[in-house]
Amino acid sequence: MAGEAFQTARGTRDVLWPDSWQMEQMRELTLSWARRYGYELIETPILEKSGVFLRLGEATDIVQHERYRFVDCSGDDLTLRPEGTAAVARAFLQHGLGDREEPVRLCYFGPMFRRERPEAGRFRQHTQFGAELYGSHSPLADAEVILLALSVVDAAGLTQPEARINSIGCADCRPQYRQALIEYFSEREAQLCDDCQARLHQNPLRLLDCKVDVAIRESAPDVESFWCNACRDHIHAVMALIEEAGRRVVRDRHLVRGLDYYTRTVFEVGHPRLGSQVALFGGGRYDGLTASLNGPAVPAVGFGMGIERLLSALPQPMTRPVTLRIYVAHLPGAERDGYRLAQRLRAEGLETDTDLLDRSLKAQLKDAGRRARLAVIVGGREWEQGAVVVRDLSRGEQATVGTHELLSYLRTKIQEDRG
RNA sequence: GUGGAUGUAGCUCAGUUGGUUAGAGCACCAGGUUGUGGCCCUGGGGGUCGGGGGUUCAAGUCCCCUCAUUCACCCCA
Repeated sequence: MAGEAFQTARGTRDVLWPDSWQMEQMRELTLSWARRYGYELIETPILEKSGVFLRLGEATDIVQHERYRFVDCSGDDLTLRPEGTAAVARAFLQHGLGDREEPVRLCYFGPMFRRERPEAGRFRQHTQFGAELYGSHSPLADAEVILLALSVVDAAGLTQPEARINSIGCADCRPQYRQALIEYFSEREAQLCDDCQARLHQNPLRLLDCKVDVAIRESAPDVESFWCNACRDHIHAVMALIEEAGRRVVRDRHLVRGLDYYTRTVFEVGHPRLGSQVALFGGGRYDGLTASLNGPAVPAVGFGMGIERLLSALPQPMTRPVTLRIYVAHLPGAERDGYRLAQRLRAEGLETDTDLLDRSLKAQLKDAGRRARLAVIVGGREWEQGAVVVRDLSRGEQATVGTHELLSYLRTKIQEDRG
């Protein structure tokens, strides 16, 4: 009875070496850039009470049918986080982080869960890096988070991202625009696709990014002509700041984004190599989110970035720099001596492998040739005289070195290797 | 969620109109070298042909279901 051969659940994956190394690098890269901008790392639970995410949007797939929501054995209604912003907002309120006067900058890096149909670059569990900036109404804040995200993309080695931006207005001007859209689309309701008909009164802005009714949306009213003066100044200032920083961004009047909490600025950045996975990162301003989580209204902007997508968009995979590894090989009878020596080298901070199978010297060196740059051979005549053989595997040269000077010899070799 | 494609060894793939014990390259292991890797030679291990059911004397090959991956939608990171 063999039984079921278990596999990872659909849309999830094991991250094996060296992919795991790449993830590690991306975590370091993204968080170190966030630190440069003054963002503090926050880690929130993967599980939240479902209410945290329920206000994200009545008409969004992420909330409607892509969530992993369940009731646990004690009756708690829980959800695996589908995105970071709402969870960070909850933490912001819970810990009274807004009690300070100055802006609060927070960043995160971790797994998100959405029950989508998997594809290349779309997973049910994926990793997001994100940053959230609380406490500033200024366009300087919007530009800062976008510039941070673009810096990260740049630092990862991805050139020419395609950045699109829009403003969907504020509480003063959005209602009029919304009304105008409802009127416009209602007149053409019969021609709309099923999804759009359903969304027409719930969230008419979403009809703008429908790809089915392209002709209809093209002549739909542009939000630009409804912006109040403050909104107009805001988006212009944000775009100017980004361009002054030497980054390219274009306004896309159809960009609205799925989550309902956005106000004014929304942005999305893609890359041609991503194909149908539109977004590398996306975000916007969400001045109303804290209030919808029953807290005080605090202005905020932020973004989420898909790490797997960023990695897949890179022109070449990141390669691990070769470090000088040492392989301790042993001659017959010196197995324990080699084992002890390896321990000592590790304690001195050297990356060291050694044989665990009591193999022939030939087999050990073959293994060493694959994984290490230097082989230290323990045993035999030299060992009896208090010395070992150090073989440089890339050059094919070797020397006999006394055990008491082995460490300094190896360190010298490492220096040469770096120079 | 909708429609299409694919699924043979660790990896990349062959496998002819259904027909004996399912192959190659790379990788892995051993020997050729009593204490020395990378090249070469010889040999070796490894596959329920994604899984289940059906048609047939006979199925990797045909049919159905299922799982997984993937492409286009949908949507997003």
